[in-house]
Amino acid sequence: MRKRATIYDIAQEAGVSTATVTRVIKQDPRVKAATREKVQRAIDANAYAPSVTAQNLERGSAKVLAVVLPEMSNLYFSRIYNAAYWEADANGYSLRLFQTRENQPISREMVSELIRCRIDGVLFAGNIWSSDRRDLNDALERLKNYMPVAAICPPGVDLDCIRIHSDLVSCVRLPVRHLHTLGHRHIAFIGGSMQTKDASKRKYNFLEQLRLLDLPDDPAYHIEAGYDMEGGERATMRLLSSLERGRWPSAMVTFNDLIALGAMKALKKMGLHLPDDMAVIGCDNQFFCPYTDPPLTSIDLHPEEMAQSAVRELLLAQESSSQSFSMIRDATLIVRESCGAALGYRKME
Amino acid sequence: MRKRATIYDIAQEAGVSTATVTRVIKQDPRVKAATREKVQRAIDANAYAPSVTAQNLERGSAKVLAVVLPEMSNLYFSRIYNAAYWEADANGYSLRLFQTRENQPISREMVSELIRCRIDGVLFAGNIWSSDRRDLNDALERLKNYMPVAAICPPGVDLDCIRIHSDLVSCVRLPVRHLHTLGHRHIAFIGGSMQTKDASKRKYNFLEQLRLLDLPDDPAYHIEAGYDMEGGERATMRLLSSLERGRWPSAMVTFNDLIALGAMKALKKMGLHLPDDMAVIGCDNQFFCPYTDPPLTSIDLHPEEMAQSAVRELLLAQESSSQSFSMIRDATLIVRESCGAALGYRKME
DNA sequence: GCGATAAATGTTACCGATTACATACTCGAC
DNA sequence: GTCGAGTATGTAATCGGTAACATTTATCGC
Repeated sequence: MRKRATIYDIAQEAGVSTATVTRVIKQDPRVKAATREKVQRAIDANAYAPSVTAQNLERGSAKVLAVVLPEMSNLYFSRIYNAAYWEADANGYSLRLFQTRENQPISREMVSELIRCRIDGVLFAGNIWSSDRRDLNDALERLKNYMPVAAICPPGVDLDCIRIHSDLVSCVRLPVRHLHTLGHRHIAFIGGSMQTKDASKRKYNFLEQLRLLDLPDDPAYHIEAGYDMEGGERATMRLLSSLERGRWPSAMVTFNDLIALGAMKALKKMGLHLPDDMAVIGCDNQFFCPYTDPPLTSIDLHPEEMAQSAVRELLLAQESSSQSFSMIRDATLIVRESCGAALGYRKME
Repeated sequence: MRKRATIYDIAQEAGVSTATVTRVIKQDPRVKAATREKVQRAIDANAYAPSVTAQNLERGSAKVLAVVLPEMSNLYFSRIYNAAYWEADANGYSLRLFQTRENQPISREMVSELIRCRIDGVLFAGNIWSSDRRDLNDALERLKNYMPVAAICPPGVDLDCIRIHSDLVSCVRLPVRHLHTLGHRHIAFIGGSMQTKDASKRKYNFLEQLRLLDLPDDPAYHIEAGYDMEGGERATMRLLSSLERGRWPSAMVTFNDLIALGAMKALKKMGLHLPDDMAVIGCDNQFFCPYTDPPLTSIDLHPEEMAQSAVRELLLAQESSSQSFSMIRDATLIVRESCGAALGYRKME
């Protein structure tokens, strides 16, 4: 490895002081043209580039934001990461990704690490709201001493930080109303683990919607599921096998597209034809939705925009010191064919 | 924001020198128990944590590796990232992700950034081998002055750095032989852009396999495609519409699972039934493969293991200064139902 | 109780930049 | 020729740690 030239080397070679070298680099106008050239030559000759580390130390900040996410098996999180990355980039910040091991929420060590690294702001997303209330609050309070904290979280999570809420009302209301419009009356909800705030909120909203639309609510129709395809498959099998054929729902709202994918597989295995025998709606509008069979109607929560807002607010909070901000981004229904709507299909009972 | 305590504050509060504070933190055994306690109390009282930036400056390295990837729309890359992340983590390094904007290969600025940040090693993966030879080599040479460089790349890319090759022979040989065993004789290849090394290599290997197995080679059977589902869908439509029905192939090998997904959609749209009318094989063994309809037979290139090896070699190269290493990780065929094999199906012509 | 050795702690230069302040140089006016 | 204003450049403290070396204190043999 080549030894890196320091500012001292350059200063010496150009026969000036380090201050002058800095001035040349910073394009300070009050250096004589002749000097500037001398210095520039030395810089070029040695391919000199100032050490970011040293600059960071001097500046007292590394201009880094952090985002804490569960391992990115789910594309929903890469969308958040990507959006945050470019937004940070556009503001001269870099973004460090901290991953939590599966279902492990923020650990004590991670909090320490964030503080030790002089992170300038941190964004949390994903399944950390389920962790013990006290632990979470402690972690948050500790962090907030040193950096602005933002979270993409379900509404109602009353964390004392910048909060960007996904719209858990519309993300259930939209599919239910859509199905209702199509004539469905027996609608099931395949949710995540009711331990998590997100899932239990959605279930609550789901029941609310049924009531508002005067739809029957069969307790057998809401069922927990792991957050992936296998979870969806199992839950669906459980749902169908627990009921006699006549009492099966005619439509399913799922917690996310992965679960929907698993559900679709289970339904086909049971010999059902989609969307005629069963309508399915996913959530997250993942890239594969147009390519499932039939193409999956889904909900877009706009994770990119949420991440972008979060980063912007983090940067703003650096100066303003006000760390209370809360916004809610509404969801959008993306209609495809898994409910038959696009086919002009209408359920009759 | 709270003012952070420095080592001087702690030293003062505990009535010792900074050296002693460092010793306590580093668990140096030659501090008296009484002193240790005094210091520890001061540390705890101020929630003191040494500044990573200052440590980095002193150490002359930030213990960071970097991985340069195209934006992670493709799960293949998140798998590489994840594996690299944990491997780095296990060795006390952190991992910074640098993303290239779509199809833009490594830019001059990114190289500068990597150098300025005193990155301790960099791993490249993805579609950068297509970029101009000279530019790429220049970038590599520049980087190699300052850090070990590794690349996950197709075999035959004769970059002068640590090379982890995916097995582009088996990743075509396996599916072709599999299809051949099942009785297929008319096999098409839906590849990526022939501009890229990866895709052209595979096509070459594909033709080689046909020859070895004495299978007919119809030029209409190899066709370019964008790297995503839309690309696969379009390419498939093009393939089928360019031939009269009687000359259609009975099986398709695709560049990746996304393309396969698109192809499957196109095939269904044409009224073909899988796997009876057409067998399809993907590549990458992505998470959704078991959940396509029918479940997609695919090739696993083991990106995790490649990333792991790459990180290990990067860390090794730091001392040994030998930067020539090359290994090839073979591929594995994952048989599902999209070729009918699992159903005991056999093609007869 | 003294010197020799070991144990505990302190002093200070250094890592590589930035910047407030000090100094030197230039030029025109008188 | 000298003074002052402005311009160009240099000096040195600073950021927050680390560690080689120096110094002080404790321990032990005789």
